[in-house]
Amino acid sequence: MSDRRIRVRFAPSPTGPLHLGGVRTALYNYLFAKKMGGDFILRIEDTDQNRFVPGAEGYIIESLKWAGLNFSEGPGVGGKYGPYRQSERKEMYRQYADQLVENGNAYYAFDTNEELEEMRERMTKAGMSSPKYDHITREYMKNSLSLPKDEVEQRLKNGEHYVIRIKIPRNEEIKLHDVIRGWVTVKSAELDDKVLFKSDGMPTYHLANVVDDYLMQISHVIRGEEWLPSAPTHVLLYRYLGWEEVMPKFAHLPLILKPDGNGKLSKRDGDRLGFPVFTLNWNDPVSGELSSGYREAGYLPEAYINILAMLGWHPSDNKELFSMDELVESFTLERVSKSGAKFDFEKAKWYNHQYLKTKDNAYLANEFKPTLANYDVEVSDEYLQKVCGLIKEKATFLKDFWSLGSYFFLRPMHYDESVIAKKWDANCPAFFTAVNEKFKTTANFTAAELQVIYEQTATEMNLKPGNYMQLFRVLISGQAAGPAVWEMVEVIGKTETNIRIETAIEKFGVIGISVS
RNA sequence: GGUCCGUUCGUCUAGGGGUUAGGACCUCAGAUUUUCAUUCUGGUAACACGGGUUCGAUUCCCGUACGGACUACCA
Repeated sequence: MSDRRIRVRFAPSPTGPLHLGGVRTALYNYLFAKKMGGDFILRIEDTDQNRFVPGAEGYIIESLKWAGLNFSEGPGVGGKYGPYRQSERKEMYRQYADQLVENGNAYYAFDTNEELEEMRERMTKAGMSSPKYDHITREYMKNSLSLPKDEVEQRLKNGEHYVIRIKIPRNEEIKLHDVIRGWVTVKSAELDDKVLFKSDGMPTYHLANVVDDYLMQISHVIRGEEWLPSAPTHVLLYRYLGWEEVMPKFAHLPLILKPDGNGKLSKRDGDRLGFPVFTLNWNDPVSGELSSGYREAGYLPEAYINILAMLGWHPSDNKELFSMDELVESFTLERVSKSGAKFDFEKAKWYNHQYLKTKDNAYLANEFKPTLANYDVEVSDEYLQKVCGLIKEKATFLKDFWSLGSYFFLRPMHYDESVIAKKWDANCPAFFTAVNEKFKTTANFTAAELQVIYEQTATEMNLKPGNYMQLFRVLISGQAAGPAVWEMVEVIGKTETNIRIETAIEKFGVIGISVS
């Protein structure tokens, strides 16, 4: 069994957009598969026809694709264990449910919702803390264990609605090994007789999951912690179906929690705190509500992956920046943490910045172009690339490029008032004019040369260069902050710089009117 | 309520019976004889609590507290 091929699956249900946590689960599955030279499979768990949301499956696939989590088997790509939608596997499950009934490990139950509700109420009133359909209560319910055989047959013959429930043993210890958490032991008396097969002819998660994992030869089940409580039931299912030998290994991942306060991260938190919780924008077909996604918010897929990877997993050293290949290289399930992680949006932004500034200028220029077109700006590729090279150092997102660097394309409309008010003095017109004249005549319009000219001029006029630096920046760009001044001026170019200096001197005049 | 899982700086975490408990984000201070959202340097800041075990526990064990998940003919 140790030489078994590693096969893992990401198995979302198509009930809505993919949450951060979902992508992280997919990522860990992917990393583990790649690391082990195995297969990463996508399986759509759409056994609940009532919760089906149109577009959700396509959304999930597009999300995975964007994030670079390519699956080798699944809807759309096929594979020899297909189909990969549970709704298309419907006929496969019944026989296993029947087998369980035949072997006495499951039974028919005819109870209506009202009857189940009644039972729970009754038990609650009787002081039972957690009413459940179990080895005690099933005695009083309508099922093939409590009813006479001929009545059961009659009911089946009449086509009465029924479900098939697992028969949990009365008093057993169920042990399961979790790769992340170690041994977990549960007493069977705490479990309930879960429905395996619904009256609509579909299996529930529990049956479908076990059957499909077996049929698809899944070696490791890597899923969210919310499944841990039902894992013992799954173990029993493998046993009763005779598949214990090839039962997958389990790894239950910790949850991603709200940044503030307590609890699981939800879409509401994102709305409240101003960050996306989904991968892509999602337009809910039912409510019409639009939710923002990381892709549209300006995140680079590499950054998104890196953020998610570090949320619940950590290498033994202090390395924080990982490419997908590096993650594959160092990932192990053993190093996944046990406790939930609060999502930190500030750190997420930091990650994006880290990746953004390593992007080459040609790529950024290309991505930035459409924005420029919106403003009717036309510049050469060469110029645009230089600009990108300067502003990427300051930017968190590509979409910030315009607000950060519009002055590279348009003359300033406004000047930072506080800087003008604070720094402009009677020496300014003469000083800036002198600097400008020298700029006009220099044959070498480079950052280094410009700085020399500027400083010499100041010294000659008995002025402190530092006093007018920020002011100079504002004259050129209108903004108080930005890239290194001289590099900025070099890129903007001689002619344009001359014009901007002259315009500003004219505007602020001899005395340095306080603006406005 | 019950069952299960968890608990190291504000946050993500490394570490592990004897450490100045390390890194990153955030924050603060200095630097880049100019700004800054970049970069650099430095600082503040943590082993939930109580019992054991031990020469010694943050590390192992047990309790308590707190947090989370689950408790559907949903996944």
